[in-house]
Amino acid sequence: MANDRPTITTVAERARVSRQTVSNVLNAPHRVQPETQQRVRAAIAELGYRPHRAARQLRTHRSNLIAMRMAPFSEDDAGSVLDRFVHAVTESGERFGFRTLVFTATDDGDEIDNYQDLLNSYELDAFVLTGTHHRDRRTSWLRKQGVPFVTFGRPWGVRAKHWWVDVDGRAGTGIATERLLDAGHRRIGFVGWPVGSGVGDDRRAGWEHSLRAAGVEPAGLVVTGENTVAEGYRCATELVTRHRAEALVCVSDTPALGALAMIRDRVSRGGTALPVIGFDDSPGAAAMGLTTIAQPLREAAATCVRLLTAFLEDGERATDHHVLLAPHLVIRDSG
Amino acid sequence: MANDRPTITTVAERARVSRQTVSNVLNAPHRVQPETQQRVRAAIAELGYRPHRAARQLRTHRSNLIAMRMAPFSEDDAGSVLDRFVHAVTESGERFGFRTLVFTATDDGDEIDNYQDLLNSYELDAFVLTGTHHRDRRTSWLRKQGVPFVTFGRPWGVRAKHWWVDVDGRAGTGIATERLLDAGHRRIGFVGWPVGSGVGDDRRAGWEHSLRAAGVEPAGLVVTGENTVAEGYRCATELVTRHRAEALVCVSDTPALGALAMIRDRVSRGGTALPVIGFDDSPGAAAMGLTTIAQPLREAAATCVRLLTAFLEDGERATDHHVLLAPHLVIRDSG
DNA sequence: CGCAACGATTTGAACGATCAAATTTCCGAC
DNA sequence: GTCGGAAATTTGATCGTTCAAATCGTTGCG
Repeated sequence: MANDRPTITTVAERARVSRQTVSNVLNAPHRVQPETQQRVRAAIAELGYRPHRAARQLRTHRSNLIAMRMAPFSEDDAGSVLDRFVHAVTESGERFGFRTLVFTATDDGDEIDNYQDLLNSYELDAFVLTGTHHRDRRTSWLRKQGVPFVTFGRPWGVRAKHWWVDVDGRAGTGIATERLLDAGHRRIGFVGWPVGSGVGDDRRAGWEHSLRAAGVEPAGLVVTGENTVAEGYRCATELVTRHRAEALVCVSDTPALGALAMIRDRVSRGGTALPVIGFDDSPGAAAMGLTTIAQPLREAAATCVRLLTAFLEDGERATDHHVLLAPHLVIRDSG
Repeated sequence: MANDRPTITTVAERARVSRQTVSNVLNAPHRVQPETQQRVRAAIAELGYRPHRAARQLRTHRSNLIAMRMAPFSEDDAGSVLDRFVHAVTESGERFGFRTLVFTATDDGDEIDNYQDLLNSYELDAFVLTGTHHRDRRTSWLRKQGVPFVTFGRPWGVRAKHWWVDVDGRAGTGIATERLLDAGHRRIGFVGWPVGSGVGDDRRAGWEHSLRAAGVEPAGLVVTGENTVAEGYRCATELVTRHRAEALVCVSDTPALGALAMIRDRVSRGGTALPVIGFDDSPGAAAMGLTTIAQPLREAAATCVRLLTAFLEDGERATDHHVLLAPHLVIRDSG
């Protein structure tokens, strides 16, 4: 095959200008006269020239690459929220000329090792982090290195400070709870995670707040468990039989699916149906007809990319460092 | 921050050798005396030196990057098989020194445009393709360009010829069907996709073959529909009520979840339970207790990477061009 | 007319690595 | 002691791009 990829010099010769002028047309058009520009652009088009990123990178130290860790395999998580998020970031990044590199890591330490390698060897421009948690070593490490990054998820620690985008989980469970209140339910139970996870506590707070606002005492209406379907089944059973809950809001779709299964089993034994609302709009929720709270993932991803480009262009001082997005309810059969 | 990243020259000075010797230690150790090697390695370790990929790439035209398209957002697909596959490829690739770049595309043409750009601008080493189908333009394009690639999925067209790894869908539905036969069922229905998709036809063939081998005539025991939960519900209803099926094998988990829902509704109305077996071991299947056929994704991914490295090292003539892996049954409540 | 000031364009050097060729070192044989 | 040849190491050139400085060309103004 004809393997003579055109270089900037090829283009320059064809357009009868110098290398640098071609470079300027691409990187600083205002410096080049319109007519010359046109001639150069024509040559570029005719030859199908595309700049060689490695050569450019060698000079500029910009790779136009952003990196993300892929969510680990997880049997429990019906979610795949993070997979969809990776997709969305990739898509948004492409619009700004970024390509996305993914990697895997077993824990935060391993993830930091990856950052190290990616920075040194590939000169990554920026990182997008997911799954922030209390005392996140990753964010402090990146800050210390002065690396541009944005997290999808707030910093839950007190002192941590960095750029982030997040979805307002509290508002989400809030609207879910209000929907159930509007339908006339009072004793609305919450299937939660054990206290201590930022996301879980935040989501619970929304439910609690709405309930209180309606004059219902939330105490005794929470049961917590790990993020599995089986645990959801168990929590739901306990809430319904022991605490006489009339409706359920769940911290995530995974336990919600368990709760839904429990309700359906109950109905098939002649019991009454109770509404169940989940969180995350996972594929499983769609499949099972679970009403759920959906995160605006595309918007979140687009915002992450926007913040990153702002950071890369203007440095720290760019404004608008945190963005909190509102989730919305997806109504299906279950509630 | 101290931004004096060590270069090969820094290392060379420290070890009192020349640039080239350092390079040789890394790329052709046999050319360097053991003692010198040791000295160089010590210097590398002390300085924390890592080769600059862009500089290396500029010279060698190897990027150590492989690229994959991410599966599109799809409401229907409870699967995320492809997301898990991307993860697995990334993981395997890392063991061979590859990093993985992901991109999105709306259709095959768009995907080819991406290949073009990635090859020209980033000098990708290889591609991993998923979702092969009849008359796949992508594979012929890549072949014509002489680009190394492996597909996860066989070429379903007659003339297409390239390196691939796949999972034996036919064998999968075969063992599922046999399990149901062993349990004493005879009229085993198949919930399929419309004829014409390679994967769908292959999976159906496995069911059909096992049924025939047991002396059961498969005609009239297939109903097909699109890959949605609702369609699965419909197909299952039809198979059970109209064709008196006693058990169901499904072409994928998505319709299987619909079928399962139908069966459970039936049971709650006092009907008898029928076994249902799905395909793909999606998170939804685990959540719903669906017995299903699991693809060995990690193995498939590892094999893809192995084939690619073989191709990159030895070129076309390396052997072992196609690998067909056996799936296995994951037994849960539904069958 | 000469010169300053500016805009457009070109030239030389550099980024950090590897390739290819040249040079030095080492060793054994005569 | 010298020489040939292989092994080990070094040197110079190069990959394709951008940066920084130099050059060329116009225009305006005293």
